[in-house]
Amino acid sequence: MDVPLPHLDRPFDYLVPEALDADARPGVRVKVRFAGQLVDGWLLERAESSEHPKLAYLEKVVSPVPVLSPEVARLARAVADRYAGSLADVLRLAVPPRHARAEKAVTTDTPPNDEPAPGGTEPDGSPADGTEPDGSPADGTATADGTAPGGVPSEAADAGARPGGRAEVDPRGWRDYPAGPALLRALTDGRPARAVWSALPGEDWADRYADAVAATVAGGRGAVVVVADARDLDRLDAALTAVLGAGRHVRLAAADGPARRYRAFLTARTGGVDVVIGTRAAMFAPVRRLGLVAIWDDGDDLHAEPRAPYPHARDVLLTRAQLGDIAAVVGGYARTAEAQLLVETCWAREVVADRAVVRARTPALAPTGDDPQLARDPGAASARLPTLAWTTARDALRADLPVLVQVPRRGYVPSVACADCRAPARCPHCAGPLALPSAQGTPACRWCGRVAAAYACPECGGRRLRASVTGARRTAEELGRAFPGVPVRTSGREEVLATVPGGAGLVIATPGAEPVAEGGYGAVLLLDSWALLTRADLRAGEEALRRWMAAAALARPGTAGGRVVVVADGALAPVQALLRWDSAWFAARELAERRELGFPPAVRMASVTGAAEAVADLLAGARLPGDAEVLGPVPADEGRERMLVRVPRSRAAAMAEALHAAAGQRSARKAADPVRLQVDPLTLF
DNA sequence: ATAATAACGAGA
DNA sequence: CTCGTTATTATC
Repeated sequence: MDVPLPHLDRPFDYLVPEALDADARPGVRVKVRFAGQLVDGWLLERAESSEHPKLAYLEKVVSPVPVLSPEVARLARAVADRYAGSLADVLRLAVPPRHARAEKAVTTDTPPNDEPAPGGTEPDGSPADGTEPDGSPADGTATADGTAPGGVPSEAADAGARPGGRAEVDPRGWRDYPAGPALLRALTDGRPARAVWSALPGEDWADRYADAVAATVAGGRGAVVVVADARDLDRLDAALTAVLGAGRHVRLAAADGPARRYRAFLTARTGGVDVVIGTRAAMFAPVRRLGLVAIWDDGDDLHAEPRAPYPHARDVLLTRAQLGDIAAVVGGYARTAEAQLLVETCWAREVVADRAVVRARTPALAPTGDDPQLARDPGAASARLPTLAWTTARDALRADLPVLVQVPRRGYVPSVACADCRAPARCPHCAGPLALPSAQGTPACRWCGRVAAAYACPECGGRRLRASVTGARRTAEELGRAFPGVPVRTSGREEVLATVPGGAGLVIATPGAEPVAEGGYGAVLLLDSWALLTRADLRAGEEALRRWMAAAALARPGTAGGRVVVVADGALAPVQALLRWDSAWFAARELAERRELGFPPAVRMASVTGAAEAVADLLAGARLPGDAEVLGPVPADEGRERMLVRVPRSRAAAMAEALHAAAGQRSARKAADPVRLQVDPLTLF
């Protein structure tokens, strides 16, 4: 039933009139009379009989196309359960709005194929093994042996065990990773390998994903690959076309418009293609004989769906892999704490290059203090660049190589300057940049956190401060002056460049908008890093590292003259991780810290947001597991407040069920003020 | 939303 | 004890 009320989150039985018998197949959209009015609904299954005494008739079959595949229906239910949400909410995300003209164009021949993926679930619908996709044992039962359930098989175990007759796919670039070729063989053989992939700097990730998809297709299975934004999608699209040829895949993205989106959806649903790539809208894409789900850059917050029940693409795909014995690849230059958990629980096997290969591919990385005043060179001083950053850029330009400068997004975080002489306000203790927590607040250091209550400008003695933001445009102008005659391009929010040519040139980009340079950048400068590092956010360090690595990965290897300068304290852990190109180390450290502090993904959390009474009411009615902790309240925006519920991972399902049931009780008695339930919210504070 | 149903209370 | 009214709850 397409009603969002949590207490109606269950199937209802209807009689099928003779006239609709042929069209009324599982998966079609229907209209039924419910509580007096016509509502939309989904036909989930046909049955001979019903427990219910008096049934109404199905009013109408909206379209005979069974857009909801059995696999996606089961997935949607699992996702709703995981996120304490309703099936109807998830189905709204999973099946795009119907577009009649697109439907007419696509549904000429091929009937949908409901053949389940080989080796699917047990008859009772429970996963074949007892673990959650994120690696925690389901409700306390531990997996006894130490072998990875479905992890990438080792070379030795794999040799000779392959069924004959299958096309062998050239592992190409995957040979750089010891477990890579075995991963591709597993995909071709249809085994549910699960991999956490740390891409080498300079890696063409889109080509590697195209290889993985090709290997899956060679084995007769389909694939779903999710990326964060349109630019990544274009890149993957091109790589897949090159490897598979045109017409073997479709792209599914909300940004492509309703008609194209629905058309792509139907093409996949009717078996016209076996490969779907897209942004997070594609995570529920129906694919025949699905054999591989993959996500690139799972740390990007665009992967978190902003509509209820707020599922994350990584978790949806992993749930999907879990339910259907489907292979999964979680890849990125940087590793998230969530991916690290998959590795540590042996749910997935890591696919990483040997240190020697990493060293050979990594650009020369160096930190530098934020020391514009110390720059002797007049060019450096005018660009407000630390000396090392300036000389590095200059050398690359002299060698006729492009230079990438990563700056924080405009207005991302305001720094503070002296209101009289405009000198940047710096911490008297560590020389870190000061920031104002609010308009009237006391300035505090973004590096060491010390409060600078009695700040006086060392230049002019002024005591007043003003916020100052250096955006990409201003930085571009200043750098242009510092390097006269060099072409300057900007790539940011308004205009995102996909690629830039290989010759000398400056590219100023905000995080996530860095163009790929032909042949790689000669130098990459990571400026204003404190803005990334000092966000009051659990993931600040992880996010900074992710963004730095994404930019640094575009540099040439050190052996080919590629250099990266990060303007940050080299002792900080994320900076260390960048310098050593070791995000696995950082992710392990991060996960250990979150275990210590009791933060996700080491535990499962849910946030309950709404008017104070409503939140209290919901929690009072929730039969939470005994070991649940309730934290808060903390004030949220618009006078509402927020409470957090924390449980061990083994109690995650129980917590979600309790919260969903409590929300059901409230909606049943028509409690007016809404409460927002969010499991694993992206931000905690 | 709306209809069925349980709960309640006043008057016979 | 019954009728009429009002809260409650289920909605095929």
